[in-house]
Amino acid sequence: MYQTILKDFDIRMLMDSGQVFRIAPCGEDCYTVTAGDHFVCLRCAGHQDAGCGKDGAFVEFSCTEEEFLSFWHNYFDLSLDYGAIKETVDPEDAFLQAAVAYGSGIRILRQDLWETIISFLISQNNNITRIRRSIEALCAKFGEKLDTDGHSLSFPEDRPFTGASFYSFPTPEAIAAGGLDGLQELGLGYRDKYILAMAKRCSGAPGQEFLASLEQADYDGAQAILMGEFGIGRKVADCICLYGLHHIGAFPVDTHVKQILASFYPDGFPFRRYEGFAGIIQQYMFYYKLSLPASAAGKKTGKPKNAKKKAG
DNA sequence: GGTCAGGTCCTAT
DNA sequence: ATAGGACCTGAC
Repeated sequence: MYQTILKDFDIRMLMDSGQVFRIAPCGEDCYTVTAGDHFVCLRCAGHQDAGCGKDGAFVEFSCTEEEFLSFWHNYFDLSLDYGAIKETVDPEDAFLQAAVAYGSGIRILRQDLWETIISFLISQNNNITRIRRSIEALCAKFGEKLDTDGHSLSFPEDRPFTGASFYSFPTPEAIAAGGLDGLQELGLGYRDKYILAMAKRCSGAPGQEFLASLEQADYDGAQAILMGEFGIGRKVADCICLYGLHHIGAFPVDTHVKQILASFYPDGFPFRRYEGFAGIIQQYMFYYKLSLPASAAGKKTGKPKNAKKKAG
């Protein structure tokens, strides 16, 4: 058990921010986080009010201090001052001011590259509920079951893990070995072939070399490499750059962000002002947008996306 | 029952 | 280079 006070940190907001799919509630103010083959349970006292203010939030981690310092501190990007980022927001920009206030506990997590690649391959043309389901199913099928006993002991009165199992994110080799058949019934749909190709790409020593080359590239270089891979376009490449490589200048434009830009920035978004960290700004925008009624954010209605015909 | 979801690929201009 | 349609699937 490790206890600390964290500023600009709200685990529930992180869970719902769309950048990560393996955080889950497990009781009152209690959340599990599974990343790679790491597992921890967090409890945040009174995060609704005090959670992200200047005084910070009281947070309990179910792991040791060593595990916190060697892994989770980096994972949650706790060295970066997000308060300073928020202060760069244009005071005249009502939308962004509201977004930053609403998502005050958001950060850009430093997720594992391989896990991020697969997660955002799955995310394309998909919804967050199903993305979570598919990733959990993938981990349960090809990952290793994690031992969480030591962690549940930290929360004896909550018994948070009764009946729940947690699995490591599978290796490229494990997924590749299963073939296309192994990816059936995970709810992946047509993305299965992208996953398999990427699992093969990242397997073995050449795979490690490929991942290392991405780690070493700058944002433009990494984006270019990623966009050359099967199933990865600009948007997914930007998500991988932002969440898996921590290039915080990457600015993924998805259907939600597109609607925001069209509705609230018809004359263009001030990218210059947020040069080098626009990805963080994007995350506040995205999370806030999810909370708005569909009509408020310029969602198109009534127009079919495609006129599909059925044969036969 | 159609639309939509943190898009990309493929084909036709 | 750019535009338009097809595409797995399930929650709403």
